[in-house]
Amino acid sequence: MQIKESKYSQCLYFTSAALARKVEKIAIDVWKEVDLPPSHAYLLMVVLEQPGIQPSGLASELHLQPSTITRLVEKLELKKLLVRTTEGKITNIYPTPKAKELLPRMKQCVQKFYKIYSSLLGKEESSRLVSDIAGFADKIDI
Amino acid sequence: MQIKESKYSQCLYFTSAALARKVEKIAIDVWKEVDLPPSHAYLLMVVLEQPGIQPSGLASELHLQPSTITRLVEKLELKKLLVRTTEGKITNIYPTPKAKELLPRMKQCVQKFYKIYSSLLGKEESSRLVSDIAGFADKIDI
DNA sequence: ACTTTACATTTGCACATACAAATATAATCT
DNA sequence: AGATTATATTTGTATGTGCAAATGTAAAGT
Repeated sequence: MQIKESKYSQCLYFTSAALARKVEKIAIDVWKEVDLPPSHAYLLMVVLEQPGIQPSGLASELHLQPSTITRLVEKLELKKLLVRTTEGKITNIYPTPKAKELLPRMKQCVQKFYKIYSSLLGKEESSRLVSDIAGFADKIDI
Repeated sequence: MQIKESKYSQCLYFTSAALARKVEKIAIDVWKEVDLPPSHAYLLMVVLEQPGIQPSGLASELHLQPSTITRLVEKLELKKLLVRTTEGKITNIYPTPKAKELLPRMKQCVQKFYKIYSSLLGKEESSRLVSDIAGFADKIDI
């Protein structure tokens, strides 16, 4: 899918959305290996690194709304990849053994994904772009 | 919403998705002025510039799937902002007078949106980033 | 202690988008 | 001409996400 020249294709609204969609497609493909959509996989990896993390923590880590976290966690709970424990108003999220077993394969996916996109732009160039994008997103401080 | 440091927040999957979500929020806000979501507004502007354009043309211009175009066009038709005429397998899309009246206000939205994001990074810096992003998206040639 | 306020999470609802299948038409091949 | 293939569009279905409201709980003020 080639980007045509047009006034609007040089607008940040399009470029950022188009990039996100294309990147997501690549990611979906890579994470088919572990039968998870990328958003689930990343959430799961964060929980594996920080067992007991709360939904609010995941929301800020993953830049998603708390309600979205609830939905993702529900699905991962159905797949027996994590469990929630609630005490009072606090909910903690823990990985299951099944999730721990999956970790090495997930890390391979992370590597594979990185290789794919860095081969498109070169390592320095792409990591510079990624941090520029992150920096820009950071400045849009909502 | 500040981006926390974490291994994964420096991954292209997140940075591109997070940027797109934040940019979209700004855009939604700006286009409230004309009571349209940004995707509808941009589609409408493309139709105003290229009356008679076909869904497939819109799909490649806007980097969206044809099915998505159908859904967007249906909604804009309901709002009496454009009309479809079908002959054989070809569908042409035209703006209505109501859409033409709206154009000046839409252009103001484009300007306002540009001002908002360019003020965050500076004009040169942000336009460089936008074209870097566009170039990267272009290299991801699906 | 009771009320109010603040916080954490979940639910209800809505929307944008994608993929795959269905439909409809045109073009090509024999 | 009739059958096959290619193209354009739409529909059915599913997913991810957000916002606003609802819920449940803790903290603070009186």
